[in-house]
Amino acid sequence: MDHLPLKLAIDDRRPTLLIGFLEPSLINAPQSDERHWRFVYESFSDLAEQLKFYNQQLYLLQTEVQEFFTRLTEQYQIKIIFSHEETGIQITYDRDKAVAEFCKTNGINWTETPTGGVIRGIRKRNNWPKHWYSKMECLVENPEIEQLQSVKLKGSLINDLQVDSKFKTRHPSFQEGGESKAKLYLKSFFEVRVNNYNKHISKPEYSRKSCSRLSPYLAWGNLSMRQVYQAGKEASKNGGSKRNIQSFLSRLRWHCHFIQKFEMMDRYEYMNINPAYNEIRDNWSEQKYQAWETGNTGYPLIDACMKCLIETGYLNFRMRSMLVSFLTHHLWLDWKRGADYMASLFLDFEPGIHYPQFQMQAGTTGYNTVRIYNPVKQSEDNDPDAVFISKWVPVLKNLPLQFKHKPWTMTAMEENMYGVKIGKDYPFPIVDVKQTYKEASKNLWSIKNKRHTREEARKILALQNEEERVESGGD
DNA sequence: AGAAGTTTTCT
DNA sequence: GAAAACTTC
Repeated sequence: MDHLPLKLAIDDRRPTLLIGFLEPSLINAPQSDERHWRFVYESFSDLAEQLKFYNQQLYLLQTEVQEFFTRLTEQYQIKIIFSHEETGIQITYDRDKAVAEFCKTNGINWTETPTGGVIRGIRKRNNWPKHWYSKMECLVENPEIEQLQSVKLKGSLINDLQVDSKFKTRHPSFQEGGESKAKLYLKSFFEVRVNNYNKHISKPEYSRKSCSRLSPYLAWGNLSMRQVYQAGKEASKNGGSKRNIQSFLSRLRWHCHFIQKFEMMDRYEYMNINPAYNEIRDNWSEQKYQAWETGNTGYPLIDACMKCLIETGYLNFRMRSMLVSFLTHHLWLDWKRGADYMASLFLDFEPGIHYPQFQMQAGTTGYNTVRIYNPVKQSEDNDPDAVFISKWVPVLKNLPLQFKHKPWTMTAMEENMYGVKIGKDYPFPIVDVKQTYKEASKNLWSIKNKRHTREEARKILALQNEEERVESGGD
């Protein structure tokens, strides 16, 4: 039996799953840091390549994990497994229960470490921000991972496990994964890009440079929240733009806040958080849904956002919200299918942020204010020169500016003149947002004002702390 | 971190 | 008459 320590590495050196073979001096260090690692899945020689980002999150599920560990135990005697605590979705929770069972059966000590200041198993979030700050201020450990001696497994686990082939091809337009790339993004953000952070945060095109773009690295565990937080503090001290950095750092806290919230209330994933909204959107239209899903709604900014998301796996926060708003308010479709679909598109899918945000935007919490985005107003406000629209809906790129925002307002003569016929080259608007705005607004406000809805909202809020009330606008 | 409608303030 | 402030859904 081999007793060497075993490592699985992400990109250069990042452990994704550490499986220890009783070599305490070597395996203590990663335990004390909070950078996290997802379960991995491949014969080690292929890992550096495999763990670039894929076009979907790579989750090994229950049966695959069981087989993975069974395979490992055929070659090595496992004494201890380190992993991060993951605030995941139902299928990953089921997987973890299976892993725990496996460990118990085989006498393996599974040690999980907290992630991003999120606390497992609490009922109330009082003083949570203070806890978060103290976690972020802790020393960042730099374990000498390279000292760990790695060993190779025979064969290729991904191939053997028949993981869906879509996981195996990295989309060429995606950000590159790995810790070394993560550090380049971190550096360029705080040195240069952060200077336009507040100014560009809602702009679909310019946010792609001026936002950090660190979210995939955080989601995949190439960087820890603590590393990012401390890099921001350092940059601020060294003459960086204080206001911009401050805004960014406070969003890091909200990032973790929502994960904490989801950790404590996982039903955000699969049911309306407020049951008062259970029957409101019960007319499904596959045709409307497909138009949204493929970016063929006839509203240029909506379509541009969806096509961009499909192609690059990234959109800024506001444009994500707008897509949700269009689906749930203007098309008046239930959120669940769209939520799972968008989750599958995000390179930076983070369950704890995604599902609570989706429901908040869909208006199914009862305690957030109703927000119905007007896609034309958003387009004129946030993509005033239509650079983003022109890029992602190229059929519109030669139209005069006003028609890029509202192509359906062209006359037949103008359609001829510019060679774009609405209904043929680009769709008619699938709904009239002026009309759907009124209907959605009327429906949502009437439900929100019902006694029953308020009571349910109060019950949900009772489980939440003071900070939450600020967030929800004192509703 | 919404949008539309209405009232008040500023030029 | 436009911009800002405030209200309401």
